[in-house]
Amino acid sequence: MRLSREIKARHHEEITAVASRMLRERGIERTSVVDLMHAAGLTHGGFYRHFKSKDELVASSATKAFEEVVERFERKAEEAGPRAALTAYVLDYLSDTHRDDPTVGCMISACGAEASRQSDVVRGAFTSGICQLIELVSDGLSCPKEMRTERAIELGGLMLGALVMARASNDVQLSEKVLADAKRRALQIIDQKD
Amino acid sequence: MRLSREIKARHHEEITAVASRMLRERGIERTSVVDLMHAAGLTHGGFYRHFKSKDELVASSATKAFEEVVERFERKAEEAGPRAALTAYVLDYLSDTHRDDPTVGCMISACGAEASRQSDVVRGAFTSGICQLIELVSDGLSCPKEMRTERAIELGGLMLGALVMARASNDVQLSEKVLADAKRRALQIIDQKD
DNA sequence: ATTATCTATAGATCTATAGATAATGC
DNA sequence: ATTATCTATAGATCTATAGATAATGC
Repeated sequence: MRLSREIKARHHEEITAVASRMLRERGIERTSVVDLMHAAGLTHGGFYRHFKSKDELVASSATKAFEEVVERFERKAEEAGPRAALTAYVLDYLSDTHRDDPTVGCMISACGAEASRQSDVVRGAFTSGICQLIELVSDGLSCPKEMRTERAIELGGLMLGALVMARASNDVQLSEKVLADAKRRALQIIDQKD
Repeated sequence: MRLSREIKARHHEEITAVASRMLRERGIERTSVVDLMHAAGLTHGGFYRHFKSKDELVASSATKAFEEVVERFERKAEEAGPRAALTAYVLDYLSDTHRDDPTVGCMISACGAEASRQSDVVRGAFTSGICQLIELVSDGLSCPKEMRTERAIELGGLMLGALVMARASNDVQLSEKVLADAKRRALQIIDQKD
């Protein structure tokens, strides 16, 4: 049975939204079109009216995942200023909650290594996401303008690496220590003047 | 046809060695037992005389991958001292070579996010590898002993995060900038006295 | 007439096992 | 007799497509 354009568009949004969460939870390889469509309340055959391939879906929903994170960050920056927004982002990023539930969190920490092995469309989505985040992070720093990009890469790298380590480890003590140390240092970097 | 114990042991080593490279190159999900055994010059049915399951293989070869990296680091430390060994490790870790060829490089950067979704046996192998590397890195630092673990986590996190970002991006300029900035900062951290 | 979805399935994987084969090692 | 390997295959995936169905939208 055919459905209206609005319903198709809603389904398209739904598929992308479910995928952007499922990819972060299970990774790219373990996310199957069948499971995804089932979670969206549709049958899997219909998928190919929305996307040419799984690869195209991964690119789209990676983009969406980045957009959501960026939007949340920007909204906070508007209401509380860039420094407060960055501080909140860092605290959330290195929290137990984010470590234990990646579904609405950072796409790079969840799928970055897998992305390196994907098509250029997918890698393009990641590249653009990384650039946007570096930009946003640098706006919240206290150091002189010309040092900010470099400092943002330092801060972003530290956050990403610490989260990947904390997630890979099944020793709670180690995991907590990694997050705590990274958090302390990250907050220092935000306020560093030179 | 049955082969001698020595040959079996050699095959076991061979399978683990090939797997430790293949896992870093393709990731855990994309490494299949069939491909792996073929690359080792054996048929896939024989695999299960060596390992109970693919999961057990992943744990073993992750351990082996960490051991090799640790051994290389320790050998360098013995001949040139811990600070020189750490410096060499950082330069190699953040090089184009390591970014473009993960096969003999850092297991965490190649499979860390996937490892979070694996069994406890696999995560245990990663946990132990992470601890060993933190230990080694801290031995090469210039700061007071009681700060070294925290500083090693900072340095390790920065290196790991930068490499994951550099690999995920398909924009050469961005990738190079991330590696260069991380390298500059990492070398500063090594020499930082307080 | 067009098309969004569904059912069914093709064709290609994947992990793991069963049974045959043939050389080792007691 | 035991066992390391091989061949063959079971059973469960996976992506993608074909054809049927039924509602939309010209």
